[in-house]
Amino acid sequence: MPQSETVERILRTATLLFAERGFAETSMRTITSMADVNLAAVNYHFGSKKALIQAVFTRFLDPLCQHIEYGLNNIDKTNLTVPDILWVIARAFDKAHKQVGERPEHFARLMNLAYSQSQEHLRLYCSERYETTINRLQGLLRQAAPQISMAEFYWRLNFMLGASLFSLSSFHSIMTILGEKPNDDSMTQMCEYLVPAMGGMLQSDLQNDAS
Amino acid sequence: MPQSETVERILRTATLLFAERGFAETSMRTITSMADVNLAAVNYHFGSKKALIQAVFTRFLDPLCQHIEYGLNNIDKTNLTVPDILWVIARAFDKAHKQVGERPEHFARLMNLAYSQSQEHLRLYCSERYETTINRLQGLLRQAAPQISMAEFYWRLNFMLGASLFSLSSFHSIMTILGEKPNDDSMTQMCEYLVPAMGGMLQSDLQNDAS
DNA sequence: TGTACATCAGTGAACGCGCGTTCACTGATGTAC
DNA sequence: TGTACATCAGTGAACGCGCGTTCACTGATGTAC
Repeated sequence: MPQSETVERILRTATLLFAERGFAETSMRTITSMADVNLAAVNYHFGSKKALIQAVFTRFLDPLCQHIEYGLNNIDKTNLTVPDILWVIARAFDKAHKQVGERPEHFARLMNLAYSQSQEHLRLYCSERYETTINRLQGLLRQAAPQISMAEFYWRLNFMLGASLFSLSSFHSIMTILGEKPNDDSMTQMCEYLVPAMGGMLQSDLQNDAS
Repeated sequence: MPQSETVERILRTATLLFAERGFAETSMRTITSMADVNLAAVNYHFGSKKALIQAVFTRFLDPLCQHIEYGLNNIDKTNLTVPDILWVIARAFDKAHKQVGERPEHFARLMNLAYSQSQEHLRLYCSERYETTINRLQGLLRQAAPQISMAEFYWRLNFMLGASLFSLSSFHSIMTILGEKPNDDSMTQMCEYLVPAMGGMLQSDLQNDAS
């Protein structure tokens, strides 16, 4: 997709810096000097800082959603459980970060920032662009957890989203505290904890699992 | 605690603006003009913007931790379950926001920002100042959920933290999507969903709760 | 009671700095005739 | 094949602006003798 090496270098550096510091805290001068390109190159290729932020998100959300759609198309639809669906997302996330060539926690941090930083233009842009995939996932999850009320379902969907974004984006420091050295498989390891815990949480009717 | 009305007005306005926009996105000029005080007053009373940020956090984390400690001191310690402990936190949160006189979602958003924005000084300051309460809570939760491995426990603690911060800080918009009008009891209502879901998630041994 | 001094909350204006963006320009490559 | 023009990636320097902070100053209140 990127026409020139300059564009590619800007996108890679911006992804890294935005993920580590946030949008407002990362200046054009920091990006361009670290990417070793001219300061004016960002505005030349992208038009503005806002447009660069959107390009950074498109660069990894496009592949992510394509892998999710592909995964959902090719999964066995009989007796689909919540963990089945969550594993589709986890595998798509893994494929996407490898395809784009970025560290997975950087993508996770970016998604977290999209929610927590005041970038209304970004949330609007993403919810429009990826509406169909989001709705498809939500519909399938609801089908897999039909026994709870709609309110309960929706609240738990948000609990799940919060838990996932938070732990994915700080999984590096959590692993360090746990005394494990993070490597290429660390994120898959974490998903082995995350997916069952979230699957159980979303589906549970809470009648028989106290202490 | 605040010596003058000026200090109080700065703290109230800063709490509101930081929670709604973030730290880097909120300028001293915005705070002081909205609080109707002189621009130099922040540096006169607090010393710097960093110190103001810390003061905003101290203002609500001090009461919160006091209420948590009080709650833990006065709870029946026999057969303490995870939801029991979470309710202590929820009630302390409720008392603290009423005592300080701020909207609860603003406190939640601030705590979320403390994790997601790059404010290393703030995380250090908070983890030192509130170390004892944090450790006490973690110890009690572990006692209430001894059947899972330490790794499993620690991961789920982070899932719980992420889920809580995320949904507490955006509960206003979630309620709106659910078609309910948020009022003074909304956060308690949300906790009625959050606490059992998180309690179940933390304690579950995941042997018997698939679909 | 009166006077001199100290303390303190607050102020108006300016400081230098880093920010995102713009603009005239360059030099290489492609296209038309 | 040669020449004129167009396109395009990139550049260096400057633009105006808003930022956090500083500083000399004011005016009210408290304290000492």
